Amino acid sequence: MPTPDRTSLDEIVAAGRSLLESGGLSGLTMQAVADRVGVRAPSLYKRVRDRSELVARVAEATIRELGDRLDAAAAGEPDPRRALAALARAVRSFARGRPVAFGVVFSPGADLDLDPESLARASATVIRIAAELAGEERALDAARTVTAWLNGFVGMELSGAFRLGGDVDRAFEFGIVTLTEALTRRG
Amino acid sequence: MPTPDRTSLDEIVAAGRSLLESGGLSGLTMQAVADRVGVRAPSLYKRVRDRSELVARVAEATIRELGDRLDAAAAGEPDPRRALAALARAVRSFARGRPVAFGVVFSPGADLDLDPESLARASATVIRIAAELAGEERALDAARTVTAWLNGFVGMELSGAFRLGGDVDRAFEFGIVTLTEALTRRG
DNA sequence: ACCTGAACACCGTTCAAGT
DNA sequence: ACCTGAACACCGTTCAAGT
Repeated sequence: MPTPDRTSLDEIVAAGRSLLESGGLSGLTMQAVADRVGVRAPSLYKRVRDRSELVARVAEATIRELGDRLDAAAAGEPDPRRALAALARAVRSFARGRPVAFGVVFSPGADLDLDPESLARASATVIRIAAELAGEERALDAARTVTAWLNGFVGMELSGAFRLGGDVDRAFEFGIVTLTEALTRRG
Repeated sequence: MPTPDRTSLDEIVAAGRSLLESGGLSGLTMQAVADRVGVRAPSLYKRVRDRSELVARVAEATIRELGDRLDAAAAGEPDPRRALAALARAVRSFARGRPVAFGVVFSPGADLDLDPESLARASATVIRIAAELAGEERALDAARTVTAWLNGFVGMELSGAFRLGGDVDRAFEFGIVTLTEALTRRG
C-alpha cells in the first residue's frame, strides 16, 4: 500500500540551505532537516544517500545560483573591463548574502564532488570575459588568475582575515583595477 | 597526591596535526588524540578547553610554520620581484605538504580565533615585499591583492577546482608575473 | 594535580515492521 | 513505496572517585 510522499528532494535541499546559513555546517543536521520538512530523520535516506550527499546538493544549488548571478551581472556590460568589474562585485555581494554556503563551496578540501556541469556553467562567464580581455590564447590563465584572486579575496573577507585595518572596499576595487589593467591585451 | 604528567599540550597538538593530515578534520577526534598520546579522552580537557580550541592550536602551529617558511623563502632575495615569486612558490609548496591543515587555516568561515601575533608575523613578510614593490602608499592594497590571489589559487588547486585542463603550473607562474608586473611601481 | 570509568546528550545510519 | 520507532556505533563533554 503506497504512502503519499510527505516531502521532496527539493524541499530537503531548501531546508538544508536555510539551516546551513543559520547554524553553520554543524547545524546542518539530518535531524534538523527532518524536523523542518516534517518527517523523521530515517526518511531522508529515501531521497539522499547520506549527509555528505545532502551537503553536496546544497553546495550545488549554491553554485547554480551564483552562476545565474554572474550571467546577470555581466549581461548588461558589452565592455569586458566593466563586465569583469561587475562580475567581481556580484561574487562579493553574493558571498555576503550566503556567507556560510559560499564558504562551504569554496573551502579548500571540502571534498564535495559537485556536478561538473554546474561548475562549468558558473565559470563559463569568467572565461568568456577573460578571453575578450586577454585574448583567446591567454584566456584560461587569465581566468584562473582572476578567479583565484576573487575567491581568495572574498574568502579572506568572510573569515575576517583582513585584520590590519585600512579600507577593504578600496582594496577590492584596487584589485579589480590592477588585474583588469594587467590582463588587458596591449594594443 | 599529585600524579606525574602523562602527556603535554605540545604532544597533544602534534598528535592533532598528524591526525588532521591523515584523516581529515573529521579524523581529528578527541578519542584518537587521546589514544595517540596515551591517555583517556577526558584527560585532554586538562590541557585544552574543548575540541575547537585544539583545532585552533593546530591551525596556529600551522600558521607559525608557514610564517617561518615565508621568511626563509624571501630571506635570500634582495630583489622584491624575485622575493615575491619565491614567497608565492613557498606557499604553494607548503600547502602541498600539509594540504588538510592549509585548507582548515584558509577555509572561509572556519571561525578559529587565531593568535593575532602569529597572523601578523605570517603576513609581515608579504607586506614588506609589497611595500618595496609597490611603494609604501600602496603597500597594504598590494599585499591584499597578492595574498588573495595566492590563497585563492592554492586553495582552488587543493580542492581540485581547476578542472578545465591546461597547465596549472603555467597558470601559477602566469599569475606571479602578471601581479608582479602590475604592482611594480612605475618609474 | 592529574587521570580514569561511567554517564549523558547528540549525531549519522540501518533495518524490520507498519501503512 | 514511503514512513516510522528502535537500535547501534560513535562523538564531545562532564563529573565524581581514584591516586
